[in-house]
Amino acid sequence: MIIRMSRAPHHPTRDQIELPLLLDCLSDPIRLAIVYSLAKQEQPAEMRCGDFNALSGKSNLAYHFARLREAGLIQTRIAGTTRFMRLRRDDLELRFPGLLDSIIAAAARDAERLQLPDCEIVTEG
Amino acid sequence: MIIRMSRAPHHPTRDQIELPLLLDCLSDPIRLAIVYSLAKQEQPAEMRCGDFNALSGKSNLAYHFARLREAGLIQTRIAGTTRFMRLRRDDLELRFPGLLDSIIAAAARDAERLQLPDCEIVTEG
DNA sequence: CACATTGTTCAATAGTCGTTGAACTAGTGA
DNA sequence: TCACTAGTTCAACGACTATTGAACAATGTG
Repeated sequence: MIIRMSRAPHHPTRDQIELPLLLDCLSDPIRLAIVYSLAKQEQPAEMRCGDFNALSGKSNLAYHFARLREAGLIQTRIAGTTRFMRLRRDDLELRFPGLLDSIIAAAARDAERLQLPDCEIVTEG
Repeated sequence: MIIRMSRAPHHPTRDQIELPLLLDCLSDPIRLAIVYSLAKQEQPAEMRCGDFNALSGKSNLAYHFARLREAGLIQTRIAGTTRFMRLRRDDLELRFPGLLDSIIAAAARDAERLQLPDCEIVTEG
């Protein structure tokens, strides 16, 4: 599980998404919470990094975002000084049909136990 | 993620099965291969530890079996000098409906890439 | 009994993970 | 220009992981 964090977001192509890496990514409570929040989001289903500040410190979140990107779970779009992330739903569904949905459903069942955010995230405005 | 390996198999009850622990367990290629093999097995779907000797050394397998047990994925039955393990399908299905199946399906898609055993395991007879 | 088989437990190892804080880059706006 | 904001990168740390081999227990067989 080599992680290359430096230089360029390096999103893997759909075919490069690896099952063990994906599962490992979602086995971390913070990353699961991030993915869960993105999954519950309405269209266009984009969120900023700052929306997750309640979960951990900024530098720690940057680490988790990088892992989620490397695993192919999220994609990052840079707009000015903020980055917008969205779940790669279509790619994941094509690569492993039904997998993401069943994991999200499992997480939803344990929302309290996993202390998942209620997803009514205030966009401070 | 504290692991307590010593003394007694310590299978968690169905409700004690934790999603992050389960995903972490299946994110390891060896453990995924073990679970995959058990899932593909016909009734009564039991296999011996020795059936997995091709995957790694015995002591390393014992370590992985312990993790699978602690996560609630498998159950061990001792008969004489051999141990029979089976997937806790029913418990897992009740706890997280559809989850195990979709992970197995995803693994099956990548069977070659993951170098999963062909599951026609010779029981040496 | 001696001896092989099955699998676990223990100790030690190198490598990786998640977390922290400080330093840094890059837009935004006064 | 100076300051503020958003987020990344870096270095360091303690904790955990997977792996190995040797020692151990327990069962079965001659």
